[in-house]
Amino acid sequence: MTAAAALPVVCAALGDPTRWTILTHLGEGPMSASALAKVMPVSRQAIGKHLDVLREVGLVTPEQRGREVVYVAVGAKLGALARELDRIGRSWETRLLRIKELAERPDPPA
Amino acid sequence: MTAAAALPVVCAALGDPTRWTILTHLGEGPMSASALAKVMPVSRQAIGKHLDVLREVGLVTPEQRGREVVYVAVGAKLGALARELDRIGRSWETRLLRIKELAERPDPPA
DNA sequence: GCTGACTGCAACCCTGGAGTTGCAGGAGAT
DNA sequence: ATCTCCTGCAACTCCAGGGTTGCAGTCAGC
Repeated sequence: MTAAAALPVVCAALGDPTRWTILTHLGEGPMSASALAKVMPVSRQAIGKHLDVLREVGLVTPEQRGREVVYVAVGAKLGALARELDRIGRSWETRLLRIKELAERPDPPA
Repeated sequence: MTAAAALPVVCAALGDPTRWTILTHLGEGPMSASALAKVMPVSRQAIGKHLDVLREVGLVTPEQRGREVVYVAVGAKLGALARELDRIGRSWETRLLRIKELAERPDPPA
């Protein structure tokens, strides 16, 4: 799929407060699903589902560590999303400027 | 509320594909809810609700124009979000680097 | 004055997904 | 060898929210 079509999906993944809590914890360092469940008020299974979502959009990467699986937050993915959003925001602004320019020009050189 | 607490809310607003379609249209220029309903396969009321959500997080601004209300896409808001996300992504990366550094140091100077 | 079009509000359905519990399998530690 | 703990899968509940229809108000144009 195109990068544009992925935008709403990644944003949706970031839209859940529980997932943000997970990401915040992972930002401090890699953790397993069980470890996250111990410091959060939700079950391990619920956290597992959230990690699946985050993994599918590339915000998190699983890493086998002995018998447990730790998850690592992928900062690069967040950076890529940020660049995309910034690009779009700028395009809106320039488009708006052009429109206002046209509206205020009293005598178009047609 | 703090800027950090607003992040998941704004992302959730961006998480719906219908809202992205709306924003894409508004990116081309201001439009009213009715006008949007004419070029999209959903009812005006549904679009109105989405516009409410987008307005609440500041991604869109209503503007009275005669008897109708046109909505303008706010690029600055998207830019602000992008900067926030980029900042967080970078912090994850540096944190990870420090952790790996410590893990690979065979003899910590303790 | 009438008509047409746009807005705002309210009630209603229905699906998705966030969360739970329960259980079975498998790798590490003792 | 056993025990423990972490993982994966499945079924189930429950509610938020995305979408719809219907109606009432109101302002512009004829």
